[in-house]
Amino acid sequence: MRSAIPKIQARGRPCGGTVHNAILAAALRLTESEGFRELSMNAIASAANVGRATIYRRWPNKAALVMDAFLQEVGPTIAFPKATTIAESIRLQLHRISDSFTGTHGKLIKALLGEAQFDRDLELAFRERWIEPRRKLDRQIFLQGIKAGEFRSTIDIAATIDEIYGAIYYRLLIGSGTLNKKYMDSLFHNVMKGLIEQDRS
Amino acid sequence: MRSAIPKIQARGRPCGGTVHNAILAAALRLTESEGFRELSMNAIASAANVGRATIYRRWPNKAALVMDAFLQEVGPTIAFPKATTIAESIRLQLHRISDSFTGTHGKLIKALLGEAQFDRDLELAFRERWIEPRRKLDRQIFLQGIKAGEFRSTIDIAATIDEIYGAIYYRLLIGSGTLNKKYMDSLFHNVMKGLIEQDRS
Amino acid sequence: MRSAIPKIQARGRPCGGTVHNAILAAALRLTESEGFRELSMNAIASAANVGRATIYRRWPNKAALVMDAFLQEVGPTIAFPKATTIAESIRLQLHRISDSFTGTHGKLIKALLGEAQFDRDLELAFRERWIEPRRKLDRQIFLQGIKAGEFRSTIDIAATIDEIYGAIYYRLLIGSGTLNKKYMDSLFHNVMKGLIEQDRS
Amino acid sequence: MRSAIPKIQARGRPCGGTVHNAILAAALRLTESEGFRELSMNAIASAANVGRATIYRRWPNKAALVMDAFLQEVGPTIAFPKATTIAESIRLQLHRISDSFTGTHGKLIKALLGEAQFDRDLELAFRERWIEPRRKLDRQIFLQGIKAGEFRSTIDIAATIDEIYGAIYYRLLIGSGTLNKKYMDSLFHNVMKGLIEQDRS
DNA sequence: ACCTAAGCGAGACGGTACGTCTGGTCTTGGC
DNA sequence: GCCAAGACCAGACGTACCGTCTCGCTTAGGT
Repeated sequence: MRSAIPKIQARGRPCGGTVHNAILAAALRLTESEGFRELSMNAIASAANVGRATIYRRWPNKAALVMDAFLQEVGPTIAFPKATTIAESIRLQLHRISDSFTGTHGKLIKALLGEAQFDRDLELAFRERWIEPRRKLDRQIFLQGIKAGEFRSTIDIAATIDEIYGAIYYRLLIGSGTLNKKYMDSLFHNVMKGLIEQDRS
Repeated sequence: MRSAIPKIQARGRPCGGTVHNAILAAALRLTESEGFRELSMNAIASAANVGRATIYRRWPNKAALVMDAFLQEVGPTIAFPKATTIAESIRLQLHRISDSFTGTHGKLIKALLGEAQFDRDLELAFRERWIEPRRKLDRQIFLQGIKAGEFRSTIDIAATIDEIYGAIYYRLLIGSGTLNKKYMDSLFHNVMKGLIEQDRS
Repeated sequence: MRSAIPKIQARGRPCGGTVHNAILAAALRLTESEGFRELSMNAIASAANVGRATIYRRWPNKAALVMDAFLQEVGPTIAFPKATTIAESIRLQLHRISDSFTGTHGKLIKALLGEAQFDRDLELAFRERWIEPRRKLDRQIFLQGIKAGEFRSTIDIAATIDEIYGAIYYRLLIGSGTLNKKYMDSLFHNVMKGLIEQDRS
Repeated sequence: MRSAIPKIQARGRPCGGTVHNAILAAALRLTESEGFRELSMNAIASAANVGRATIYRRWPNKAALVMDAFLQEVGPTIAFPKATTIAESIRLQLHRISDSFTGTHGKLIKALLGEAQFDRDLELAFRERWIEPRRKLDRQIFLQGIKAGEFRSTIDIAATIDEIYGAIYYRLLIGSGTLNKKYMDSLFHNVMKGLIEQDRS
């Protein structure tokens, strides 16, 4: 029975209760303040004034819980900001990501994606509930860009999105540099320009 | 004294001993077969016919040990393959990476980079001992490409490398798709072409 | 709260549970068969089908556990056997002690009193929970003997009890001789007679 | 080879060397200051500026070493003090014991006799090298007392010595009271008088 | 207004890995 | 050639946390 329940998202009846939200809130707060690893289910239960079993009744483990808490925190996917051009809209969206990843969201993503390397269910949930919805919006905006004549119709959208997000997550996870707006701009321009010497004949 | 030793790499005298190698070999083998999380220091010690304290005398924790084992396994950084053009050399190198990341190396990198999200020392070690040496070679090859006139002299090398490796690690960590040669080729071509509509004058 | 609990005796609610008794029984059995020093908490836990933490939740260390096991084994203090005279009653009680100390009880006492030399809490527990209750009965029986006119009213009861028990524990601990009924009788008679040349008037 | 060496006393060639004495001195000092249990062979070796192996070459374990250190400290058995009567000589000897057992000697005896409960070899050594030599002197003094007409010729010397030493060790080990001269006197008098009402017909 | 059943907090439980410590043996390099 | 220094294997220690479980208590909702 336990195993019949999908692992990552609580689907039982009591989904919007105050207890549920108290747990999510405690998990979020403690993950941000203490860090994912340092956090124990006991601590979450105590902070939420809840028995440990109550948590396990709703989530299979800490990662699934924090995943839910994260998704509730970031809310539904937000549309790209309006701008004069599609490219500019993309650029502004990158600025938003910069803000988001620099703060506690970045910390949460690091923890979740790090943990996902050891947890198939979490990997799946992270991809399907966090990554894919955003990529879907990205695909749409690139298609709009093509339709608007801003981009060549032959561009490999998937590979392009991989490059952009890839570079961002790479920096986030490896800690090889900041994710400020300046970097986002250079990344943006680089993707837009391409590398190869253009034949001008 | 112990605390004065850098955390990640064993630097004490007994570095090339048979015991040292036995531990590294056991760690590598067990990580590949059992997985990083499932692996206990006890199991490594047993497999290496070694006391647990002997491991702790040389590495502060499991992650540092596996990091060393991984680096010994992959050996020194390998030069880019010879090819008629720099671009082709890069493309072939991406094929190598495809092979490497698809096998046990990919598994090890997932584990190490995942763990590094929770361990500052490991993050640093991973970046400085694995990521950076390869980026250094990459920078050289791109400079050669510029000198050879294959690439515009204005390209943002760092951002380009971020894009390429970013996309690869992104796929590896998120599990959003395979890392076969076909994908590497499409990634390669996309980076080479750029997105923007070229001036057709 | 844990720290407020006296060290040697578990006083928490769960004192008569089956788990509790299983642990005590395992501790007793293993101490008798393997010996106190050779015995590990792990072995007790395994034998009792119990987690190690469960033992540490109830007793601070092996000695405290075995102390409890011993006291449960020997049960409440037993009254002196009935006899025609008080002196005879004492003699018979010494025979009982002979039986007890010669068997596994003697082994347990050796271990506990030996360990108590290095453990203040255990020393206290041993004295207050094992030694003193017996001495109390002894004092009563000597007082009865005085009242009955069997003993001089000027005898130093405490010193006398010290001599008797002292001799017994001395032999037990030093291993200088057996504690059979014959020895008990000679000890008994010696104490009864005294040494000094009697006035022969 | 190791097992062929008598366990408790070092019999190898280097018995009076400065190294030997340095180890004994360190063992004694540290046992007195830190306590037997808290003391590790490592600490002794360090304090004596000696390798650990050097200690193990001479003594099989910590207990044997401390036993030797103790015996060297207390020196050869000392004759009973001169006095006008044998009984008085015995009484004065008890006062000496009081002084000795109250100080560090008492601490050492507690440790050694405690440890001996778990170590056959130590038990034997303690009995034969510490207990018996003293009992031998005691037997002689009691025989003198008999010869001098101070004691009845029918006294059970062994049982009497058991009572006296028993009572003393009992107090020492159980911690049930002080071992001051006052107690020694009361013990002395009690043994001398006997308990039973004397028939004066 | 009751009564019954579900959800709950509290926390004990078996289990397992951790990192530390010590014992006793073996090796090495310096004096 | 001996010895300090210390690495080595082995294994117990006590702690922490996991995920399960069992208790009573509360609190609805159905009667």
